[in-house]
Amino acid sequence: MAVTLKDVATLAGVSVKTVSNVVNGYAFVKPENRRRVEEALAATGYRPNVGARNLRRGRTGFLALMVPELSIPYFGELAGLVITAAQRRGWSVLIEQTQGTRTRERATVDSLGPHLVDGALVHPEALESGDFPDPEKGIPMVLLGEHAVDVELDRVAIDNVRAAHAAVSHLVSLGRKRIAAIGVNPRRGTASLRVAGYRAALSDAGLSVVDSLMEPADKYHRANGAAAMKRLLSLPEPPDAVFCFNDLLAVGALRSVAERGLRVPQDIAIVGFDNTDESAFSLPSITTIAPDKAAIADAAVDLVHARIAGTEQTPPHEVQPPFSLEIRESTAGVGTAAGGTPAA
Amino acid sequence: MAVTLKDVATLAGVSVKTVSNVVNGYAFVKPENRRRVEEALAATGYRPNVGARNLRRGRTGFLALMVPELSIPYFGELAGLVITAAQRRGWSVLIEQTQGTRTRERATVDSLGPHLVDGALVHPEALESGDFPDPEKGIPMVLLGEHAVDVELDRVAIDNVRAAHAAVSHLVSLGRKRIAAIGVNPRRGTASLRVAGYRAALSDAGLSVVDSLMEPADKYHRANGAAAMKRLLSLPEPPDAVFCFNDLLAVGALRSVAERGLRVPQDIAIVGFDNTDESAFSLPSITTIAPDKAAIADAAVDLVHARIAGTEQTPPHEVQPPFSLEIRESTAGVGTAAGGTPAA
DNA sequence: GTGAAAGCGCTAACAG
DNA sequence: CTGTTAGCGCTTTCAC
Repeated sequence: MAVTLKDVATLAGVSVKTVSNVVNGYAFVKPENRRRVEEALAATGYRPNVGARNLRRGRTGFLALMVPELSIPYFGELAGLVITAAQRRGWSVLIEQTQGTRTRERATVDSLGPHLVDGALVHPEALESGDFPDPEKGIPMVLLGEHAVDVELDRVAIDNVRAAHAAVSHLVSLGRKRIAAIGVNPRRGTASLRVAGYRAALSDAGLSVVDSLMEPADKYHRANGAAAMKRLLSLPEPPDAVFCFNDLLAVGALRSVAERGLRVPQDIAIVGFDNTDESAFSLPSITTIAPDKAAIADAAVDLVHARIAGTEQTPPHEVQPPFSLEIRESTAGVGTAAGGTPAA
Repeated sequence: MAVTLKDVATLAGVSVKTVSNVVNGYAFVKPENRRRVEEALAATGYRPNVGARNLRRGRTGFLALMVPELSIPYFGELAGLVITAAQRRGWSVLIEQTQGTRTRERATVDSLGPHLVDGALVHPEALESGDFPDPEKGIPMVLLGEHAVDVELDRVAIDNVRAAHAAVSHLVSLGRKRIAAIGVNPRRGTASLRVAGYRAALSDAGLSVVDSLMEPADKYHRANGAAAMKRLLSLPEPPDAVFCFNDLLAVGALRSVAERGLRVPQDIAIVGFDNTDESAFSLPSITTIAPDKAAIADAAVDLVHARIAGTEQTPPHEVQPPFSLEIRESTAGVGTAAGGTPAA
């Protein structure tokens, strides 16, 4: 069926080795032979069998990327960037979805044998420290996103505490006093870091942390943001600002505020997280924490590459790409809230 | 390093064959041997080498999915569903991005050797008929999305002409007379089908097709929708309704209408296409054509599967999954436009 | 039922 | 510089 090295060799009247040398760009091949091989290559339309080559070389040519769901804009965008970054290193990317459940994350993480992929980029949501396979064995793995898990792995994530602090401080600078948070999910790694930043910013501003203003969200989807915001709005003393732990929650919150007949940012200011494309075009557009996603993707790919190449033998490394606060309509152009929000 | 079949065999004191039989669930193995093998399997933590297995079996276990960009919500959502569908068939999915350029699409399409993947799902944007490798040779390939290309391949796509017709007819039923279209890109396969549906619906309604109301869009991104809408709004006789060829364009259009101080749907009604999650939460939410994406993903995977298994030897097949018109705020609750739009 | 041996397509020694 | 020879880890005849 398919053309093999041997076929080409026979046709060119040389040995398999010589053909292999030509295919792999080995320099020292007699010009005459090279010409004949190249002719035979063209004539047969030979394509190397990647599987066989990798079996021999002991590598696979694949990189795995584990994410909760590709339909979540942040992960769609990130995956796109990872694929691009991996391509530069000659890798194809295999995507695994876990829906953010611990069971599936664990299953994925230890199905990632060295035969399937050369390395993995994993963005866990619910994984706990003990769930990881022994880093000594198994393939190089880098963790994406900051997490509370304590495991000896390379990581790439922006400084979530500082980012959350920046977001909330921005709200404070607008004169807001009752600043809520949506996405306060205790069982979620990243969430605890953002909560820490939120608390710190409030206390730096002399504001007290009010439990009823901290809304959990089972999933970080639009609908959950809308539901959480509805609950906040029915509080005896509703918030005058909300920090949502991702843009999707913010989009949902926006809708609930509008349905209640209130205005953003005049009545309620909103800040999101992730700077997904969507947040720049919503009405109003959403102020958000903008992690440098391309830098995240590049750093992650570079890290696995270093581990695989053995360049990096040092203990696990943590890379913190930069982020910025993207100020948009959902917090812009207004100072203190219009309504009489009583000071805490 | 890694445990091989042979290691397990040695430990269990049986031959490689027996271990292989157990691993592959072959029924007739002496219970005693089965037990010992299973013990050895557990003790060593054996994991089959997928590469070697596939080399032997002549398959790879991978399916390729070619899309323009994962950061476009429609493709992110679709890719997620494809991965899920493929998983049920035991395939891992490899994603290739082309940015929708013909060069990269062509390069991708003919780099997809039989050694790399068992089959491919391709969603071209700019590919032309001659760009495809000979379907006889090469791997099974199914085309995603409707296209003007004439090539002997299985396809999966909703009926774009009928869908566009439904969208525009809905606008007509609202009493709109000057119905614009955004995304009218001559060099784009799907676009021409949607234009056909648009024209047909207008003519069915006795409305004339006005060239200046047909806006192209270089890319189907939010920014392009916004720009196109701006141009439409500066027309001497602006439209009272717009059919956008995807939701992203519609989101952009929404913003330009709002910035102009006009209301949706009262002044301008908007219909999108794709039913991305975003369209259900925008303000206002967007009426859109909702293709059954899960059905698309399933059908596509089933089709390659049938080709690979050889079940399907018949000539190329076209599957048209269902779609529906999802009526939302951007066209709801109003009849004829408020303003005095002159009849055409 | 199970073992031995061949070989999938390729690359890495090692001679020549 | 190039040919020959082993095997990467697995499945698969084919005997026993």
